[in-house]
Amino acid sequence: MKKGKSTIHDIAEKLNITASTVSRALNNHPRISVATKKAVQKAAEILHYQPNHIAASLRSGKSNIIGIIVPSIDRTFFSTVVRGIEEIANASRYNVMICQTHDNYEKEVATVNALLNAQVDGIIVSFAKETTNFDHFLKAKEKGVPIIMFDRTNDELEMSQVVVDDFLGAYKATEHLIQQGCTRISHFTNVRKINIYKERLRGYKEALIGNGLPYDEDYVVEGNLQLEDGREAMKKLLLMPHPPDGIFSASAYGIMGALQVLKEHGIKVPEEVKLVGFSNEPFTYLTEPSLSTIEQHSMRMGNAAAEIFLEEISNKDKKFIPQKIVLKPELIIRKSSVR
Amino acid sequence: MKKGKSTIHDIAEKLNITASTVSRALNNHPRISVATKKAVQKAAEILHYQPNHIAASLRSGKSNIIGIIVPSIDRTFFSTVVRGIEEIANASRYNVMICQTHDNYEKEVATVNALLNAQVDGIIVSFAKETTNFDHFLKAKEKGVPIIMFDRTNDELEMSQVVVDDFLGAYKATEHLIQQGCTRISHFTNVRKINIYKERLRGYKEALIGNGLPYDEDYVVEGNLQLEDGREAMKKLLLMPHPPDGIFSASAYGIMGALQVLKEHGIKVPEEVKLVGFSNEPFTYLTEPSLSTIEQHSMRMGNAAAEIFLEEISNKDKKFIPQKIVLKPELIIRKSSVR
DNA sequence: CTAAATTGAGCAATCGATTGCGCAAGTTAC
DNA sequence: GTAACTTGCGCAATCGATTGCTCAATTTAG
Repeated sequence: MKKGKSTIHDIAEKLNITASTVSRALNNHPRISVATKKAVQKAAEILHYQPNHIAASLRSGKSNIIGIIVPSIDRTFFSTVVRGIEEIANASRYNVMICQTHDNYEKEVATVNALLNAQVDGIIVSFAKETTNFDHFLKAKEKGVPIIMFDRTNDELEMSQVVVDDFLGAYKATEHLIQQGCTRISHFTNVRKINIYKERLRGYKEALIGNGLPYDEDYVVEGNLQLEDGREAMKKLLLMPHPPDGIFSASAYGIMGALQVLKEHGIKVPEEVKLVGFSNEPFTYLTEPSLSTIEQHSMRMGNAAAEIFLEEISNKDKKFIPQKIVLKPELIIRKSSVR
Repeated sequence: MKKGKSTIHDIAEKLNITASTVSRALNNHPRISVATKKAVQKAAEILHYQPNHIAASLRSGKSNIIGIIVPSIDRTFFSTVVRGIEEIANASRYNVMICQTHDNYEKEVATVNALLNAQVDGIIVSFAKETTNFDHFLKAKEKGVPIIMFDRTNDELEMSQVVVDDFLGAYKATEHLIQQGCTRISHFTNVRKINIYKERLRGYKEALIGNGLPYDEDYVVEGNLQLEDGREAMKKLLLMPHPPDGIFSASAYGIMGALQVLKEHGIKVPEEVKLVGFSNEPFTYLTEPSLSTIEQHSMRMGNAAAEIFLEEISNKDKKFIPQKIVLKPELIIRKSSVR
């Protein structure tokens, strides 16, 4: 009784027809008379019929669910990408299932399995920092589940990806600091060799060299790019005989940490040290001074990833050719970097 | 071939046994010999068998998926609650399906339907600001899907809920400002009459009265509590003959806006005006000065919501008695409010 | 040594929606 | 007036996993 779940059989019984007819009527099959269709619809309303997608999924072999795997949803970058994915996916009657790895490899593996068990039709993922072995994704791919990577990707995998041109973003950021008069520019990067951080480092390096400045490894600080890492890095740099007069961090939290420490030491930003971060997290424009940073167009990144998924799903039979979409990043100049 | 999806039937065929036996072997049924179990497990590995939860769900009538509906996941409060839910849910082999309403009523209704179609076993929700009609949730409840509300709830619905004691939080915040010497305290609240904002307003009012200060509606500013609303509100207040010397905002973004405007006007915080917000968003401790605020224990809120769900699911037959868990908020005193 | 109990596994139905095939009644064509 | 369609709908299988009921083969009990 309370289990108000009614099925097409209940409707069929009520109308003295078969479930097949009800199914077809609900799906607007041409071979069903208008009268029957109307009757079915009315009965469905009365019985509060709610289609059971699970049953349909079992039959069709597709769940209309896209699995999304991100390190963490409480970072604006990721939650915005998710929103971008949802936007496109929902329009095509897909739902999303969002999972977090918290940058933990085991959790990522478990998550992929959970999503496969849930029979997702595809997976859109940004890898955990820890991940270096991608077998779990390869396994999924072999089962015919398309995998689309974004942001933290891996070029060696035969899977489509959407990234921002990290090299270009880093180049722009660094060059901007140089144009503002910085001559000793430091860079915060990640200890792990993830593509995005490698690219940002490369952009930083090339910008220095391209503008006639020396590349000095002493000014490159490796860490985890979180707030605390930024603070530690800044403290270390301040002990150098010639501390930097400009800092480009590969993350937004890292540059925030640097800003805090500089302020605590009474060092003026941007007068004495200029700062640029990466990723347009909302707090970056709330700080004092507001932080210059690189906008990654996260919403568009999500859109693009979802579009690739839809494309791959509809071309399932055709030969698979992984595609790579590279979005152009944008330098957002705020107060932390202008003289 | 590429459709590497194998079923228990494939395993059965390979071993010349029936699917029933395979199923039981995989589920460690006592009536299956150890030898068979081992053989099945080996075969499952070789064939890369992945159980199809959809089929199991159809049979069992439960999907092991909890639907989560939040206004937006890119707010730390919500994403942390989600994490709290996941923590408990995953431990009990439940997956979550996260959906965003963006505070839009129609989207909320559509989302509830999508979740019901996906056969979720329960829904944990924080209502959209726009929502005043709750029929979509009542419908779900009638179908036997437990609904658990958190944060933005409604006392008139016969459904369990987890909230923070908004009244107490607001009272503490306001009293703190009073103790720091403020005599003209302003409050930013929401235009809509959502329970949490009503309670916070009440707490503010009672704290004033309880401490012998007058309650003056001119100091209460209604808005949408976003950054821009906070800015507007602050600008308006500064035009008053006697601008406030303390502000308690019902949101974190609102108080941030106030801080920005005050700094732009060269007004010193906390010396001239003291500030306290609500919700411990990460940026609140990154500002200069750092913002005092109310911690809502969002992780615990998520834990509690998930626990209630598990409880209700296991007591399906028993008489349903909605429960209400009220968490105690905590005042986090930072620099923006101490003299 | 036989009856009772236990072990191991197969048969077939079930969950709810979908769909190819078939069939009867009604239409149209020539 | 009959052959050829068309219309409207039912039958039954299917998707993959699960489970109550059976039943044969062993084992144990007495």
